[in-house]
Amino acid sequence: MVPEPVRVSIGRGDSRDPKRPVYVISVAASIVSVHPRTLRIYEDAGLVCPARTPTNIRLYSEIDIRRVMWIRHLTQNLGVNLAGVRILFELEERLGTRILERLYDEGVDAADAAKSADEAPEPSASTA
Amino acid sequence: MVPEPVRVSIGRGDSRDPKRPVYVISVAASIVSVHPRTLRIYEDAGLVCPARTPTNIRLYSEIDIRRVMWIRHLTQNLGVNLAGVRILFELEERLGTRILERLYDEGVDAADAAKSADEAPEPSASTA
DNA sequence: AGATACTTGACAATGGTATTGTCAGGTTTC
DNA sequence: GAAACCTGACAATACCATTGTCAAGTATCT
Repeated sequence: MVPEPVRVSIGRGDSRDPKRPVYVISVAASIVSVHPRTLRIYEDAGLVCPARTPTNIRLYSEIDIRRVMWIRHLTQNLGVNLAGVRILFELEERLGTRILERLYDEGVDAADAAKSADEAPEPSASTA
Repeated sequence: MVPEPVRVSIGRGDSRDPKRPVYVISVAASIVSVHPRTLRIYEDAGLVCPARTPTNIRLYSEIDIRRVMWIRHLTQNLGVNLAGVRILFELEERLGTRILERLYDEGVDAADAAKSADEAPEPSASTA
C-alpha cells in the first residue's frame, strides 16, 4: 500500500528540503551501503516509496534515506524481518508517535539476541 | 530480560485469576496448538515467562497463554519473526499501551504480504 | 549517436530463522 | 515404577533477506 509515489515535478520546494527527491537509486544505495536490488525489494515490500521523475526514474529524498536507514538498523542490528518493520512503521503512523526513536533512545537490549550491534548508526537526525 | 519467573507458591490468589499459573507445558502447548519445544524456545527468547513450581516445573497462566497466542498471530499470520515480536512487546511495555490490540482492531493489511490468513485467531479474549 | 544508468522481471546462491522432532541423562509426580 | 517434566544438543524442513546477475527496454548526457 503506502501513499502513492510522490511523482513531483522536480525543482520544486526549498532547495534543501528533506522531502525533496534528489538521489537516484545508485546514489541512494551507496549512501546507505546496500545493493540497489535491496532498495527495490524494500519498495516492493511497501517500506519505502521514493518519488519518480516524469519518466519513471526513482528519486530518493533525505527522508526516504532515513527511512531506509531505519530499516537497516531494525533488520541488521535488531534482527527484525521486513514483516516486522512493516508493522512497526504502521504502528508509528497509527499512533502518530516516534516510537522507533523512543526504542533507540532508551536502548533496546537486543544485544542478547545473539546480535552484536558493534556500532549504532543514527538513523533519525534531530532535524526531523 | 523479562521479569524473573514468578515462582509462586501454588494455591494462592483467586481461584480463577488469569495470572494464576495452572497449565503444565504439555497442556499449554496443546491449548495453543504448538509443540512444547516451541514454547521453550519462546521462553529462551525472553518472550514468555511462565511461573515455576518450587521444583522447577513450568506453569503457564491464562495471561501467558494469551501472550503465546499473540506470538503465534504475529509470526504465523503477519509473518513477523521473534526479534520483531520482542520489539513489539517491549514497545508495549514502554508505552504502556495495548498497541497490539490496536493493530488488531483496525486490521493490519498484512494479507498482501503473501500470507493468506485463512482464519484469524482471537489472541485477546474479551474477558481481559 | 553512443555510452552509461535507469526500469522491470526472472533466476539463483548464501546464510539465517522458525518450527517440529528426537535423543540422552536426570528429576518430579502419582 | 511409569509418565511427564527438566536441560542441552543435534537435525530436517521450509521460508526469508540480501546480494548478484542476465535480458530487453527506456532515459540521460555528452
